[in-house]
Amino acid sequence: MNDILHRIRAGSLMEGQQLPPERLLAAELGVARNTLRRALSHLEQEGHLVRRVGAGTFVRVTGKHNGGTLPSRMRGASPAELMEVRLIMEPQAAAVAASRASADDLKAIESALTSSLTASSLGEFEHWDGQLHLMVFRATRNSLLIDYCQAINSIRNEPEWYALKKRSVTEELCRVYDRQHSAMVNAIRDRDPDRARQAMAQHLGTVRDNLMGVL
Amino acid sequence: MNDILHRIRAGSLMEGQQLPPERLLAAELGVARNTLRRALSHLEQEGHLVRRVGAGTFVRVTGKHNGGTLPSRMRGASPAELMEVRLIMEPQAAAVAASRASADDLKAIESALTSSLTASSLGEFEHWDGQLHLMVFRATRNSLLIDYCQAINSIRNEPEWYALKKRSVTEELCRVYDRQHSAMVNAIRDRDPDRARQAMAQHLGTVRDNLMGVL
DNA sequence: GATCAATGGTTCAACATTGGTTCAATCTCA
DNA sequence: TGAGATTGAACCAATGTTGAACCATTGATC
Repeated sequence: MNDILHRIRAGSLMEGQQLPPERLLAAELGVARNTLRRALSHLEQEGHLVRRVGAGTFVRVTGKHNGGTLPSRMRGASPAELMEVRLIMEPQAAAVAASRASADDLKAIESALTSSLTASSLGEFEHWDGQLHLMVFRATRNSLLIDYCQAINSIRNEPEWYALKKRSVTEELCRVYDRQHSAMVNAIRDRDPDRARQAMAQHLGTVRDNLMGVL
Repeated sequence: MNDILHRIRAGSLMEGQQLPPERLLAAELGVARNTLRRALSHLEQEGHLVRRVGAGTFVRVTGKHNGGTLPSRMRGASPAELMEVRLIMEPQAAAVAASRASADDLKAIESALTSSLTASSLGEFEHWDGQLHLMVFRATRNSLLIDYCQAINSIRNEPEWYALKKRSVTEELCRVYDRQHSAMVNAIRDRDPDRARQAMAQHLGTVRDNLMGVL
């Protein structure tokens, strides 16, 4: 019984979604329908499920994790979680961009880099930093990756993230970021995915270390 | 019902554009007009559609592209885009899981593997395949990564992805996946992030190659 | 403005699918 | 061996889907 409960929970879908029909789910789990029903009954009593005769069995909508937008999800995550995801995604995106960017993409990337190199305030630097990352993601031509980057950029402009950045950034650090950005852009221009990946990983590693240093 | 909603959304036009007449759209979707109307009514209530008697049904003009949920974003992406993102995220998640999984996490992973190894139907295999991936992501303890995997799992249960999978999968291929899964789980159990990353990358490479082979 | 075709809106009855209940047989384990 | 758990099957109640007919409104044409 505990085994069945565990396996049903493990198969939990997102809120509001429908479980397979009992007869089908029982077959999938390799148990009798009565046995499954007993376990479902427990889950219903615990409040995880809603069961409607003639309609089906659904994961209860609590409104807590209601499948919000990507930015809202990011807001609910910790800085460490977000940086971890960035470190997973952004080096790979840079590598993809190195092999996939068009001439126009390269122009957009170089233009954003130039603007960030000449930025005269943190706000301006932040803006072009964000644009540079977005242009790299645009060059991947993968809509999901672009969505991700846009979500990051929308978060970074919010007061609490901006304040966090402000506390961790120095003039010298911007110069470090500039050099890291340049290395990454050079690698993309040279169509070298490995170098692009490494350069972006190094850059984000530095960003993370500095952010974590002020938390 | 969810299936119909999904298929209507998949055929979604640009803002302001008109959907086909109900009688035609119902025939295209292979459902009764009443059933279609019920789904359209939901979409109207959600504010996505505007319906005018004698004129037709239109996509609402919102003037803004607000961010959708992660699953809805994934639905709008191509299989190639989604597989590319999976290939970026899942090997890294396996590596993180290798160093971060608790004893209970390992049990859950092993349990899902065992169930997938003994699965006697594609449906059962698919179910446990999804669970295995989710347990690995749960072991990362990163809420954004877990969100991502849940979104993938909710998409994979949808009819068109299921149909795509069904066309690409063979008994022999399930055996290949079993071996790849086992290698990945062994690496996680051995706390070897590099091996875990490689094993998951290999697995997903095989998945992608087979999916792309039927498109 | 009148007419007609096309569109969404409503209602009805029949059938299909879903969860709910009950019963008897079989299995498991102390 | 006996108690409890699990199983398979049959039947019931509730909901969803279907096909068809009819109604009200809109848009195009003359």
